[in-house]
Amino acid sequence: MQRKNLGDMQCPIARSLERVGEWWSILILRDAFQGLTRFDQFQKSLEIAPNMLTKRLNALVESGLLERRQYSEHPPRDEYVLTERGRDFRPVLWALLAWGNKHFAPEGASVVLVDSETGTPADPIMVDRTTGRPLTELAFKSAPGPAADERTRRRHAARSPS
Amino acid sequence: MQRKNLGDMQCPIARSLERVGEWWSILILRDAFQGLTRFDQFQKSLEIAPNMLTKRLNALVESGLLERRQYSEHPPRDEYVLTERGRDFRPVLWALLAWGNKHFAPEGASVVLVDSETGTPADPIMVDRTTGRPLTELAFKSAPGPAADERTRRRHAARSPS
DNA sequence: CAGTATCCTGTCCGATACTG
DNA sequence: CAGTATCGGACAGGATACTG
Repeated sequence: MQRKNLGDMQCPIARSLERVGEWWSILILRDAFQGLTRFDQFQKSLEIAPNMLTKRLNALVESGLLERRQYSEHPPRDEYVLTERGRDFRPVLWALLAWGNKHFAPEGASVVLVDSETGTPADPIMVDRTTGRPLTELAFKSAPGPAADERTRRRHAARSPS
Repeated sequence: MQRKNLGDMQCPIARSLERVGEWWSILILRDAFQGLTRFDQFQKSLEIAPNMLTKRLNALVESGLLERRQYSEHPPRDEYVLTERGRDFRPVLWALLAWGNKHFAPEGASVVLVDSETGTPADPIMVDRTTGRPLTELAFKSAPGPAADERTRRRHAARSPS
């Protein structure tokens, strides 16, 4: 994610990608949601080179998605736990999961989402929180928000497909 | 996304990342949903180097997210339109948008989701399609699906935080 | 206008070796 | 066990020049 002009990235999607743009980061978060917390757990699960894991973990900590928690003093040992910001990332993973299952699992789903108590499979879709109306391509679009600058505003004005 | 063992990636999230793991890809899709279709529209909007744009567009076409559509014969000119697979990616963008707005927009949201007819802002959340129940961290977890192999099964068995 | 062709730099990433 | 240090390769990504 080496970009020249991070400053002008008003778009929230671009800003999100600044934090999780590298795909290792997302896989680490996925595993963190599975309950993994320790360095070697991640390493074994991901088969990632240790130096890369260090780098990605540090980046996630700096971005505030993971929190280092010392569980041993001598020697000093840390584990990595999700912060609130990290936990809020889960819908993105759910969306990726659903999309992957639909389009890239010809042999059937290998991982599904289930109700943790009943075990019933769930089928995640996005709705508007207040109305409960499903978000569909046609019914909803993105638009400049209250804090949009002139550039962002123009972007949207130029070509909104209705 | 140069990985040694793509073959053993049963995880649907990892498979998704194979297609959209590079952050330019996601930004291109974002713009495609804004209605952009042509090379120079993307280039101006993203300020991306033309060779990179070519590469990413080709990758998205190969992955079946975009479709090349010739709109001129002499000279041959293509535009890039979303396929169904590409359009199905939208929930991921919505999730990223919501997450970015919540966590990385101290000055307020610059881009929001609105009802395309009324203009009312929407607040996207994920629910189970059949029950309508909101997906929360505690109520739902991922689990091996019908097509899970032994490895995937063990992964989940090892440590499900209930 | 819609790209292709080169060249270059940074860094992502893997492999390996080492340390308390 | 939980990392750090170092090396090297591949490629993402940028800049620029060129073409029908």
